[in-house]
Amino acid sequence: MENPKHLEIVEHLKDHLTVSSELENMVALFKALGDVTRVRIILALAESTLSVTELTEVLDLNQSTVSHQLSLLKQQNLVKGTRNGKNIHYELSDRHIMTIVDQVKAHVLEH
Amino acid sequence: MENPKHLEIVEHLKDHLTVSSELENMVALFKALGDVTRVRIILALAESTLSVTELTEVLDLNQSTVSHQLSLLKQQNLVKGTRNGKNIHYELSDRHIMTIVDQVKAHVLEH
DNA sequence: TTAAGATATGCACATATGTTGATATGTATT
DNA sequence: AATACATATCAACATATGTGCATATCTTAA
Repeated sequence: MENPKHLEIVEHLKDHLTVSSELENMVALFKALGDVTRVRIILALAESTLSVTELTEVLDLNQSTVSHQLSLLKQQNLVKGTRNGKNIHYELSDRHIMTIVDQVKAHVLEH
Repeated sequence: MENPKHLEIVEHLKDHLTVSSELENMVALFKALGDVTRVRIILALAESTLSVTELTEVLDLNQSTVSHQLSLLKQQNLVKGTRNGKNIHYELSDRHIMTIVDQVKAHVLEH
């Protein structure tokens, strides 16, 4: 493992692994999905558009908690809400998210 | 949105969204990837097997920090290390991980 | 067996994070 | 305008997390 080629790669990595904003955005996305409450919200919205109150009931959570986590998910462009009268209907802002979630689920099931 | 079908779905979700160990494992995986240092380690190991010391140099981190995060990544079955004399060569325990990382990268670049 | 290099671990600290109660804001109904 | 319902926000707290120092453990070389 101490051959020239390896040293070359190691040298190369020093430049390649700087903390870019792209990296930070990726980490922010992972972090957003790294919480049970938020993933449960995602999974719920994957099946149906839901209001905050409905999410509160379905997930058996505090209304304040749901609002807080929704705002965090909104910041990461994972969900979006549209107002309908008194209610706000939340939905996944991007179906692509579920690809990632499903991939992780598949990975977990293999272990 | 107040039709019977919607109510039916909402009813169904209550059972469907319990906090299973499968869910917790998924969240644990996301959480493991929700840190800049750990993702940098993953990205480095994606390109080459590396010892702890090499990771320390390449990523410009404290040796203790690298060891701590490696042990966390090991717990999640993301990396594995094999001893070679004084060194321990770390590598990704599963190429499949990169599929997830790449997917997230792609998603981030679309925004 | 002693010394030196490589890695892991325990501890402490600062910071980040998730939750909740209280309250504010927005919206429709009367 | 007053009330009630839905959602968001603020402040505070408890807990979780990442890092680094000091030190322990393991391995090889002398």
